[in-house]
Amino acid sequence: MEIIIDIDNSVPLFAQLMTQIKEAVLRDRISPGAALPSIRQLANDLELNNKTVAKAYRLLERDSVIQTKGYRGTFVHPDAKVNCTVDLNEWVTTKLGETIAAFRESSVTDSEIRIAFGNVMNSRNN
Amino acid sequence: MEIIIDIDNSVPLFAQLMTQIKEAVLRDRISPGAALPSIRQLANDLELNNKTVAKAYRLLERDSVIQTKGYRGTFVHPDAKVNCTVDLNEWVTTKLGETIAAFRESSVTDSEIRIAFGNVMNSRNN
DNA sequence: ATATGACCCATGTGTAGTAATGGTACAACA
DNA sequence: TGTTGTACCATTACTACACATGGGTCATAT
Repeated sequence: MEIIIDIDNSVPLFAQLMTQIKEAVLRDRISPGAALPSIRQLANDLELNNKTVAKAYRLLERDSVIQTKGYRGTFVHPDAKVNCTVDLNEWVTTKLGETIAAFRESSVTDSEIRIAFGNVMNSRNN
Repeated sequence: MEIIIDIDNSVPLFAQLMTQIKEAVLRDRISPGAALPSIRQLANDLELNNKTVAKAYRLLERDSVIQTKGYRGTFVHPDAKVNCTVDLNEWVTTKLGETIAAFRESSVTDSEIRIAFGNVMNSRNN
C-alpha cells in the first residue's frame, strides 16, 4: 500500500489519507478483512501526527470502510468496497443545498442564513 | 419615536435598530403609513453610519414592515403590524435545525456539516 | 514490557465571514 | 440646489473555526 501525502496540497492531510485508503480498497490493493497499519505506525511512516491519522481512521470507520477492534488493530471492513462508493458528504451537500435554495427563494439574506446556521450549530446539547 | 442604541451591546447595531422599529410599530407608537426619518437623518440622530441605518431599512422593507418610495422617503407598511409578528428568522432556524438534526442522526461530524455549508454558500452564481 | 485504539489537556496558524466605518456617485424628484 | 434611496469603491477590528501539532493517560490485550 503506497500512500503519498503532499504537505503543499491544500487538501487537508487527513482527507488525503482517507481518499488514498478508499482508492486502495476500490482498486483491490487491499482486501476486505486485511489488517491496516496501526495509527502510530502509519503516522510514523508518513511523518504525520498520531491525531491526524486517528482522525482519518475514525471517519473511515464511521463510513464503514474500516473496522477498529481495539487492541487488536484496524481492519478493512467486509463491505468496504460498497461503502467506499457511498459519499456521505455528497448527500449532505445536496440536502443542505435544497434547504438553502428555499431560503434564498424567500429572499433571506446569506448573512441571516449564516447566523441562523451558527445558532443551530452552537445550541446543541451533548 | 425614541430609539436607543447601545454600542456596548453585543447585538449588532442594525439589529437593535430593526428590533426597536418593529416594537414601536407593535406598540402603536408609529402608525402604518406614517413617514419614517430618512436614512441620513436617522443616522445623524443616532450617531450611526448611513450604511448601518440603510441596512436596517433594507431588511425591514424585505420583511414588509416598511416601504421605501425613492425620493419620497420611507413609510411604515400598511400591513406592518401583521408582518412584524412574522419572524422569518424563526422559520429559517427551525427548518435548518431539522435538516442538521438529520445529519447528526447519520453521525455526520459538525465539521463536515460546516464545510458542506460553506461550500453551498460559496458556490452560487450571482 | 509492549502495543492497540481512544481520550484528555493544550497551542499555533491560517482562513473566512460579520459588522461597521468612510468616501463618492447616481437618477428621480421638489 | 437640496433631498431621497441606492449603488459602488474601500478598510479596520473582531470572531469563529479548521487543521495540525504536542504531551499525557487509560484499559485492554499479547
